[in-house]
Amino acid sequence: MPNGFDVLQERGFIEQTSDEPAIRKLLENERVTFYSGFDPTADSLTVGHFVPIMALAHLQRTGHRPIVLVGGGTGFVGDPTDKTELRQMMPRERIEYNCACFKRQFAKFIDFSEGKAIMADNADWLLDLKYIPFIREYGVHFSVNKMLTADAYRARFERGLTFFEFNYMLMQAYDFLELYRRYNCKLQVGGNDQWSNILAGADLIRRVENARVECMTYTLLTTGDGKKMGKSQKGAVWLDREKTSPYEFFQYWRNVDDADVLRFLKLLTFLPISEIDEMSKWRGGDLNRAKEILAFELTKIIHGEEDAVQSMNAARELFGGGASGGSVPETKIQAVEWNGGMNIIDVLSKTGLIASRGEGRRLIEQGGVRVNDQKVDRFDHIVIAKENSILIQKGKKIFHRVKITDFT
RNA sequence: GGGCGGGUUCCCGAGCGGCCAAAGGGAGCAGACUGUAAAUCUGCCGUCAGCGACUUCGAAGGUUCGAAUCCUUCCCCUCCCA
Repeated sequence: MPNGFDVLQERGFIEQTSDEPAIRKLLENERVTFYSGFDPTADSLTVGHFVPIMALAHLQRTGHRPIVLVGGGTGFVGDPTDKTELRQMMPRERIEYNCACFKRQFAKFIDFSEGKAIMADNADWLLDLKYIPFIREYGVHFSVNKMLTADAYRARFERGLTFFEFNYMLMQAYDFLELYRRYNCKLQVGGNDQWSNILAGADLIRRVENARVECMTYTLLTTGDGKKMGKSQKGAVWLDREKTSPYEFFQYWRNVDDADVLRFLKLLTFLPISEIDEMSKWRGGDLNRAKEILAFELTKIIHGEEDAVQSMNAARELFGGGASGGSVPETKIQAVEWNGGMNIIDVLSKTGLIASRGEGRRLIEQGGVRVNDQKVDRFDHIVIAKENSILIQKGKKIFHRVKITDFT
């Protein structure tokens, strides 16, 4: 079995380590329990979580035991790293619900059977901490001077940082200690932006338990021009099929930059490095093949082979010059409501392709709407259905099917 | 607690009594070019039944023919002093 460290390094995961030789040796000599934390900021994981999850999966596959820690407790505070403002606070029920959603999704990547992995929730220990005993016992080990120099907080000094958020580092450090005690967890991995938080944990363990543990960060998933992928805002691509359909998910990856394909293949799929290296010779339009492979592999991991095949076929048909296409996002409309024909703008807004009717008008004005491959050029165009299925196209790449139920 | 400066449309950021739905940039969307890429160019970018109407400039009141712009109170933030 290859060394987990080498696998990660070869695939371009690793950014910083506490001690490279020590980690390699550790992973060589024993079955290591390690962890990575995830704060429940939404009710689904996004592609932004992909790299961390793959890192866990690779290490598990090389014989180690991951702890997936969901932040049911830290979610109450919120990591100030990279945030310019105080994160919106979530009510308790919301946090618990999000945690539950996360847990379900992790099972797609990590094998939790027979104790091969552990699911933990820091709510179990953080929520019941007593303030005075906590700061007395652990607070003494944190130097404010040192914390102030941490990268994680730097951005916040411009706009202000509350004591509330300043505590985040203590929480995360305490998590590591708790996991060390409970499961003999000896390694924490996380995004590179977590470096100082992770180190704080290792530091705490050294002071309190007089033990040495290791830290490692992986690269953050960014696009060629350095932007964060997937996470937050409107560009969010979710792993939940209700929020982002398999087809849309496939398309997202099918459309990545040339410059990113190979890197993504290494970081996000299990394809052997040798195969990926082979693709690095591909140039120009050939890279489209690599993008298709990337999209297919990822869709397969998240949604299963069947959906991956369907999405790929649908994409090929649609972009191959028409045809009816397979599994594109679909909206059902009752025949009664349809009533023999429906205004194009109404149809568009039904499908959610437009956010407002004004947007629909603009879209039509600029020639961006097609119905069954016929360009629509009037706002008052009435869509007539010859059969119970209509293919709507917005722009060049977005397809949507309207199904009329009880069509006669 | 005291003082200064602020809170503007998705984000950054102009505007400081009418010409403001509000400059500019970014993001986003559409078109051209392409390889379902990038770069570039063009258009759009508050909502609605489209030359018109309606809702927006931290919140609530007020002055005015007319307020994002002035006044009052309140909430929040930066910075300086304590």
